[in-house]
Amino acid sequence: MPDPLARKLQHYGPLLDADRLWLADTLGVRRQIAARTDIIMEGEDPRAVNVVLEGWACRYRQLADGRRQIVSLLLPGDSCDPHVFLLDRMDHAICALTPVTLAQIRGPVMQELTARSPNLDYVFHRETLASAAIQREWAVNLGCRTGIERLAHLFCELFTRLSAVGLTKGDTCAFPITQNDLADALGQTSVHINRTLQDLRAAGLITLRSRQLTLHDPERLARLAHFDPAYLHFTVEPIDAGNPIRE
Amino acid sequence: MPDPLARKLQHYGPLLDADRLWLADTLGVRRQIAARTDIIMEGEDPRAVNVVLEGWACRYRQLADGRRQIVSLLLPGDSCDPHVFLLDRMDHAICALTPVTLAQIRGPVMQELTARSPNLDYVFHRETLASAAIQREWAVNLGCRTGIERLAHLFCELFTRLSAVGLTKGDTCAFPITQNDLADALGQTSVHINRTLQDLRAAGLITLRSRQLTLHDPERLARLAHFDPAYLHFTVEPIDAGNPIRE
DNA sequence: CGGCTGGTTGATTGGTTTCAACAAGCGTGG
DNA sequence: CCACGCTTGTTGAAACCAATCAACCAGCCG
Repeated sequence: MPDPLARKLQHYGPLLDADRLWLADTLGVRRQIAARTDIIMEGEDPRAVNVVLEGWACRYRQLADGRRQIVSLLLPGDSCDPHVFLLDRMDHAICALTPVTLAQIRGPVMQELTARSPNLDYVFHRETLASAAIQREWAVNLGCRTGIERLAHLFCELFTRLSAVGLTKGDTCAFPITQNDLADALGQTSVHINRTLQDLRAAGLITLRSRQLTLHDPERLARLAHFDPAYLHFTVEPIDAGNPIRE
Repeated sequence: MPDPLARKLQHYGPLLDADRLWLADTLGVRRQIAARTDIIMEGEDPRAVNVVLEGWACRYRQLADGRRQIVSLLLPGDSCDPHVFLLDRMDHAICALTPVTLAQIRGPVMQELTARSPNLDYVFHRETLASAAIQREWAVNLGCRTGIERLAHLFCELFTRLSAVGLTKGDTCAFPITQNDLADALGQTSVHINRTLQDLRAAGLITLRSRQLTLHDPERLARLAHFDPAYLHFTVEPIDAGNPIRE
């Protein structure tokens, strides 16, 4: 998977050849992050836009007494907000859940990029709006879905997002995070996530084994979860569009 | 309260005199919305940026079976995203919780505004980033705070935000929404909100009567809620800065 | 006055957490 | 190579928080 960023951005609008070239240029320098280490910490001054190229990361907040809430998951192609560097202080931390490969785009570089290409600026804005929509949907998930619906919804969302960057193969995708991470993302305990997983398996809806997730009946799963992909704002439906898999 | 938008924006960066004039111009046309009516519905094409000038509104999503989740509250000065018009379809609805006065800025007007004033563009971007942070904090609230902490946290947040636009008077502010609305915002039932409110009252922390909220001990309330206003990203601390009250 | 909305209370049910223990998988070092 | 320790997943029982259901009250308005 050569360039997940461009791969993802094109779902928010067509990329010009010049845009692709410029993007490829800016992504030159890469950084490797070990699993379970912070990419940026709460309170830090964000000077660059981090773009995940490989692996999964998450934004999280930790309360004084240790409670952790994962507020979003960052998959390959996801960036932590194209305009973060305008703030002086991170209000949350970002942590690698698996080994992660990052590209970092410094603020000024980003500003030059969007100044040169109004099209890229437009696409980045739409990406920001889509991220906001995902964040809202997480609030819906936490606020008014039951345990099994939450988990099902997360599976649907992540599968769709992974599919958009060519990281699914039929009904299967990598799913490299622990039940503990799932618990912290869904506002539940890992014990309960474990039992809910078993319910989903027993219903014949999914298989989750050795970090591989398979959706056996995506439609029924979506119905159970009340999942409607509209909020992802992809211009093309990534699942139905049949993206060629390049590994 | 003459111009809550400018009042709010200045917390994200200084406004130039020219900015204020241009803003005042674009806010010329106003719209009155009755309580309990949708300002924009899910599925609609957002052609303008709605700015709340008076009253409270909310973004919400409603599931097929009737469950409603309020995903954010819009107070005077809040806009529903300076760049919404770039999307073709609302993924959620916005509803007036009280009678609301709106200004509507059409997409092209907004684009001209930010093109003319890089400073305004910067300030709007920071506002967008702050809204995203609030949205994340709501996920934290729903995901890992207890009933009483959630309610306390919401009170702290709303009081701080109202204070930023001069809508507090000492420790008191208007609080015009029902326990049912609170329930839908906090992912609980109105019955439980009611009992939690009584706990907060019994602890001597708040008074909430006839749509007026008073915080008797803001610090203790903040501690109970694990409330840290940093995520609001105000350049000046609105509470401590002692904003002059203009009614 | 009647009807409506919003708030309050009690009893019961049920979904989740908590606590505790154990099994399975995996990398490491003796 | 196996033993060891660590992380991750799994299971059971008890405690608890919050939902549900139902009834009732207070205020407001036509």
